Parts: sequence; C-alpha cells; structure tokens
Amino acid sequence: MKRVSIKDIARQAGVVPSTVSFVLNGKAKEMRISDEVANKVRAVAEETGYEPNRTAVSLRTGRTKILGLIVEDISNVFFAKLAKIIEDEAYAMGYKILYCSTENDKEKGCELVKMLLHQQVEGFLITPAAGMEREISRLVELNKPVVMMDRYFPGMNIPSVLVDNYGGVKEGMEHLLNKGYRKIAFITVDLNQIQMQQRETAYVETMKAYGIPEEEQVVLKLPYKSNAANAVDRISEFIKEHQDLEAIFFPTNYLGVYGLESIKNLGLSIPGDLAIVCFDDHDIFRLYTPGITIIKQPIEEIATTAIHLLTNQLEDKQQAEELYIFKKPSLVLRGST
Amino acid sequence: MKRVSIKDIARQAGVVPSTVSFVLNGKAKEMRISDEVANKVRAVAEETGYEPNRTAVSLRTGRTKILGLIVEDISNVFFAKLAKIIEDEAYAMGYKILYCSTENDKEKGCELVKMLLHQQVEGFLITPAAGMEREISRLVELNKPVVMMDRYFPGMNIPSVLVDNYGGVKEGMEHLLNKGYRKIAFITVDLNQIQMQQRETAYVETMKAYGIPEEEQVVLKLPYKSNAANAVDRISEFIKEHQDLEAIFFPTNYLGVYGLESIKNLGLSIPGDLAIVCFDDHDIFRLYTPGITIIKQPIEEIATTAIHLLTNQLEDKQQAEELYIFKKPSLVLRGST
DNA sequence: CTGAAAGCGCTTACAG
DNA sequence: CTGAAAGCGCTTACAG
Repeated sequence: MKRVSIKDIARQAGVVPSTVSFVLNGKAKEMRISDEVANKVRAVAEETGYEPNRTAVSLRTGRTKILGLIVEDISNVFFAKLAKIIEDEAYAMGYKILYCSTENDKEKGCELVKMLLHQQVEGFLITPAAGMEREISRLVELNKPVVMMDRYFPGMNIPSVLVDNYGGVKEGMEHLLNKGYRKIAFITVDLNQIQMQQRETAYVETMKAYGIPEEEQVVLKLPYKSNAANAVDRISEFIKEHQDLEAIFFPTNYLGVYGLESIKNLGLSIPGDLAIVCFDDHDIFRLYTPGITIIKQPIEEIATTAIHLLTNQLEDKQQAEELYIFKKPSLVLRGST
Repeated sequence: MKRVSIKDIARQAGVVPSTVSFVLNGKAKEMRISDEVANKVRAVAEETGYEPNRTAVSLRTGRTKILGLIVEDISNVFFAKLAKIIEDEAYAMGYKILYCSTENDKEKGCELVKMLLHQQVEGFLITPAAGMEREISRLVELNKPVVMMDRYFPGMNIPSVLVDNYGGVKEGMEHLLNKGYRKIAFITVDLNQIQMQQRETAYVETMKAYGIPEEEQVVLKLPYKSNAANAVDRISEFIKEHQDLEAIFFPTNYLGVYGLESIKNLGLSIPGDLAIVCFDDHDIFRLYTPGITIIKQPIEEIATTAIHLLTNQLEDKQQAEELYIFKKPSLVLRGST
C-alpha cells in the first residue's frame, strides 16, 4: 500500500519525473510539452490516484500553505464562530489552519507563536493578549505576515480588523435617545481594555450630544472578576437606588445576562419598566427577552476581512493600504424597545 | 535573516552535519561522541538560536506529529470544549492539531478526511457524520490510527470513546423515581441516532424496573428539524393534555430549553409543579432554573481518553484492548428536585 | 569515536 | 520540445 510518487508515474508514462511535475502543475503549455504526452501523464496520475506529498513540496518551495490562528479561547462562542468562518475561507483558498488559544495568558501566547513558527506556518491571525507586543514584532522582523483581530496595539503598524465599538454603541444609544429615553444607565466592567473604553466613551459623548451633561449620566462599574451572584446583587441594588431609570445599556453580553436576572428578581418587565440595549448577542436573549435590542458583533466581516488581508499579503507580498479596518456592528431589535 | 541550518552549526563547531544531528537528537552517547564535542555543538546551537526545520524532519522521518480532529461543528460549545482539551493534551505530548468541522455533512466530512490525509496527518480523531463509514475504513486500510468520539459505527472495529447514554439517563431516572415521582414524561426528538435511542431505551427500561409498564409511560417525539416556536407550542400542548404529570425528562439540552419556555408560558413553577431533569447542560439553565437537575456530559474524560488512545497507537503501534469505552456522565443538582 | 554519502519527494534552472 | 541534475534540510546506515 505504498504511496505513488512522481517517479512511479514517470516510469509508467515513459517520461522523466520533471515532465510529470510540469504537467501536473499546469506548466505543460509553458514548457511546450505535447498534448499527447501531457494527457498520458494525467491519465496515469488519475488512475494511480496520485497525490503529491505536501511535505516534499513544502521543503522544496519553502511554502506550507498553513496559517496560524491564535484566539483567546476556542471554547468561547465568539472565537469559535470566528475560527469557523476563517477556516472555511482559508480552505477555499487552499490554506489550512492551525488553531490555538492563549487563554489571555501572555506566556502561553508567546509559546504558541514559537510553536507555530516551528510548524512553518506562513502567516498569523492573532487576537493578542496584552504583553505579546514583542513576540509579535519579532514575527514582523522575520517577515511573517500578521493580521490582528478584535484587539490592537496602537502604533505597532500591523494591519488590524476591529469592531467599531464606538460606532456600535453610538448607534444603540441614538436608538434609545430617539425613542425619547433620557435616563439611561451604562453598566460596565472596571477593565482597562481598549474595547471597553471605546464603548464607554461612546456612551458619554452620545449622551452629551443629546444635551445630557456628564454629571447627569449614570455609570456603574463592576469589578473585573466578580462572580455571577455578586454582579446580580450589585446591579439589583443599583436599579433600586435609581428609581427613575428608563433604560440600561450593557456594553457586553455577560453583563446583559446578569442584568436580566436582576430585573427578573426585582419583578420588573422589559420594555414596560426598563428598556434594555446590549452590545453583543447571547443565546439567552433569544428565549427570555422579547423587548431587548442587540448590537450584534460583525463576526463574519471580521473573519473574512482578516483572512483575505492575510492571504493578500502572502500572494502579492503587499501590505494593506489601510492599517486599521473597522467593521460596524448591526442593530437588531427583538420586539419593541 | 536567514534561518540557521544544521550545516551552519556544523561549520561553526568544526564538525560534520551528521554529528550535529546526533548530538541534538540526544544520540551523542549512543554514537560515542565525546562530551567535549557534544557540548561545543550544543553551545553553538544555543547561541545561534537553532530550530530544526520540521518540514525536513517530516520528509526524512515520515512523521509529521500532526493529528487531524474532525468534529461536527467547532462553533458548537460541546465540540469547542472537546477540541480545546484535546488541543492542550496533544500539545503537551508534542503533537499539533488540525481541526475542521463536518457540519454533519457526509460529503464535507469525506473531503476533510482526504484533505487531512494530504496534509500528512498521522492519526485521526473523528466524531463521524452518518455515511462516513467507507471513508473511515479506508483510513484503517491505509494504516492510519483512528479514534471515534461521541458516535460510533457498530461493527466497524474502531476504538470509540462514548458517553454512557444509557447509564446517564438511568441515573437521572432513578433520581426522580427514588424521590417518589411516578408520572414522568420523556420528551425527545424523532431522530434515528444511536445516542438518542440509547437514552430512550434507558427511560423505558428504568421505568419498567420501577414497576411502571410501557403502556403507562408518556413519550413525546418532536420532529427532528422543528423550529423553536413550533417545539415550544407542541410541548405546551402536551403538558396541558397531561395535567397529572409530575416530572419531565429531556434527553438533550435544546429540548430542555424549549421545555423551560413552555413551562414559563404556562405559568408553572419548577420544581413546585413539575420536576425537570435534562441530559446535557446549557448556559440558560444556570440562570433561570434553580430546581433543574442536569446530567452532565463527561467532555473532559472523552477528550483525554480519545487523545491518549490515539497517541498510544502512534507510539507503540498497538491497538487498544477495549474497543468501546464508555464514560459516565455525572448528575448535577441545581437546587432541589 | 568521526566522516562521507544516500535519500525522503518534490521543483526548476539549465543544457541540449 | 525533453532530460539530467541539483538541492530544499534533515536522518541514518555504512565505512573507516
């Protein structure tokens, strides 16, 4: 059951191996090989079920057609969906994907980069953990194309595909404000992460644009790693303290879930007592909340843009013109708000 | 910025390439290379930051240290978690994983097997879609180790790591029955899949063992691809028709979610009006159902067993003694039932 | 103890 | 138009 090689085909077709290689790589015309010979070779390759040995091709050409994808955590739905789409697009273009997860651990992230490098991957798609700057700039020095997703390091000059966090929150806020809501709270997390900061800025500025000064805005910041029970308690308390609240904006889906539980515990109805807008969808919303408005992450756009950006660099060796590409989330109304 | 090769090291250390290879592969002793020479070689390798070219190693040794993992859908939490654990274990043993998803499509599944084969993977971990039998037995003929997970093809003689569906349902049913519940409905899906059938059998037989004959058992079968709204309607109707119901057993988490919505719509309480047991956990349960009992899938056990089964075959070239390995799910009580 | 050489399966510049 | 040959970076059987 030995694999057939280019040599076997050459022997059977009565030509030399190089001829077989040219024919099978579509260079028959270029090399002025007669149709007769070319067809013979193709026929033999066909009937023997020949498949080139990719390892040998890689060694010879220096290309592996393998891309490395480093996400934060493959078991998280957002990244899993991202990975799936990237995988599909990559396969369609003849690339394979090697995945792994940093778990937001700088050390592990750097390890993985090294590992993928040994693995001879040709390019990298990364949602970087903080602290991976050095390792990533090393990749650039090694002339390996890199595209970042969802996060970025300002000033590092690496093409990045990002969610338009500011624009998304602005749109959601305008939706509420245009409906006449004024007392809108923003319940966020105390995390020094660029995405979350952009979202908060958008809240503050959109409110201001509608004539509500910062002093009258209502922001609650929960500690980063607070557990479900604590978060629900804090939010419930907060809602009770602010009896005049008309709406709440949650800048991330987990907060939204906690919020829903608080609202349910307090016996309030949506959107009767409170209107809710949440950045980023969650399965739970589908079932339990006819009156919630979602700002849906543009996962598909991010994935396809990123993979194409990367393969373009690989094929033409040219950089993207735009360094930071922002994808706008879309507003989804589930029932009335 | 050219990579350093074994030749470069040989030159700098004043030896021939083969000596370098022996030293770096830990065969210095075996080849009786002097410590002095060996240390010199190691020092040079260290300071030049030498990393072997895996492609060349693969071509020469015929080994790639890459495993193929084919799941149904990487964007599904169950498979994503499975993949994550497998990836971690594999990396720890020096293997890399190439993932992909069949989307339960026989054609795509077979394509993927071929693709991974071209990619020179050494072994396969597969959650097969129906219809992939031929392609998988081809792998065995090619002498490629295969381990199946979660599903199996009876009589195909391929090591499979499975959930003990029967045992899990039996345990959940006994839990209910021991608490005194007698009128227990089983709401399932009309799908000719081995897992679901085992679960149903367990319901029927456990009921019988407690003295409730099949005529008095209550089973509802929903069509396979019914949407959420239809499913919820059917279940609501069913509950209304069976006023004397004391408990419901859902053999899969999506049905449980639909069931919860029906119960909520009907204004019933859990476990006051109805006790609920569901096979397989779901995020939603965590938030909305203090009185639900879960039969938790043994994801971690499946993943680690499967990967070790595969690597054992690769390292020792020996088959597993047991062909079918069943992992027992665990019963998790959320509040009282 | 060490070195020279073959060969894994390809691709491609070169000679004819 | 076709063929002989080098070489990608390794490993390992063989000779000395």
